[in-house]
Amino acid sequence: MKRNDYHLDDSLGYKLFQASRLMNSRLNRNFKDNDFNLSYEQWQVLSRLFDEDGQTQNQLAIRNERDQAGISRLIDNLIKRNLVRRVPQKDDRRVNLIYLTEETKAVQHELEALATMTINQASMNIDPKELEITLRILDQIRKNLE
Amino acid sequence: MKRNDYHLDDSLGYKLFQASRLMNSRLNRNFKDNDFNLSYEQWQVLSRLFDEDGQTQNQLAIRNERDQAGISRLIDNLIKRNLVRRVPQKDDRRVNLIYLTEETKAVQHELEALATMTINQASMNIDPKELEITLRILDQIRKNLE
DNA sequence: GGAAAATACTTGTTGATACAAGTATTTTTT
DNA sequence: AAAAAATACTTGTATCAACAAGTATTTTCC
Repeated sequence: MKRNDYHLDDSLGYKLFQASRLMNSRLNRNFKDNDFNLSYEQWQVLSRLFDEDGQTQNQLAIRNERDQAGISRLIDNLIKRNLVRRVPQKDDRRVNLIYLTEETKAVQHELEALATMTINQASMNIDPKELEITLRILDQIRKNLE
Repeated sequence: MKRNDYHLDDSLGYKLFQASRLMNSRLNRNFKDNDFNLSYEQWQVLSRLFDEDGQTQNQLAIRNERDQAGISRLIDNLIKRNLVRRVPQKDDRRVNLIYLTEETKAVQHELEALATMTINQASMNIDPKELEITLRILDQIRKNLE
């Protein structure tokens, strides 16, 4: 009589899934409470552009580890909200360059502060050394699965 | 001249997001390679039913920390694939009880083995003590954000 | 120079999430 | 017993994900 030894609640996958989902929804809530209605995915794209404005969709896809189709539609939505512009490249008309709007540049620091705040909220009551270990292990998990 | 000190790649949220996404897609691939085409979310539901067959949709929603609308549609999809049955409760006609089909019961151990394998793949080259710490920190993050 | 391959992006489909609103049924209240 | 509240579930809408297929443009190769 062998007992089933798999328990969803105790599994690495489930814990990662829930922690990730909660972080995203908390970030979204923090944005919303400050009148920025931004999804986590949109934030990822903006954040890349804060690092370097005027990237191609392909670069954004690679850096955010997503497929181009997803980026394409994410950018459609960011454009609808006037958060970025899509500018065809002169010398290679296959390529679009994505630029932040002035409106978005103006709120960069506010958005980053909200992202940092979210991480602080998630990290409460956690020993900094153990948090360090966790970040390292998350990197290793990523390496293992890539 | 204060430099921007937020970096997406180094953030807890991003690392959690990527690790979680990779685990889910690896699980999905492992299922697919063995001719089970199951999403992670569907697996979550089945896994709850393996623990206890015949739960209400509400119970499944609470246990998987999802809203009822999501569970409702997940179950629609599981029914399409003949993986579960939806049975209205006699004495309270608001309630549906969800049961595994025989087909699904027959593959429980195989599915659980694939889930365990996925976790093992993700945990390669990780010190068990550090993995323990990570699991505990993930729980704490969840507590912090709930 | 022209065919073939590669590159960048878009569109379609299916499944999932979050939120809001709706229906049906049961329980509580008066 | 009827009205109001609560409960369980479904449906609608918008956004995102993963995969496949399609279009346009540029590069490579003969």
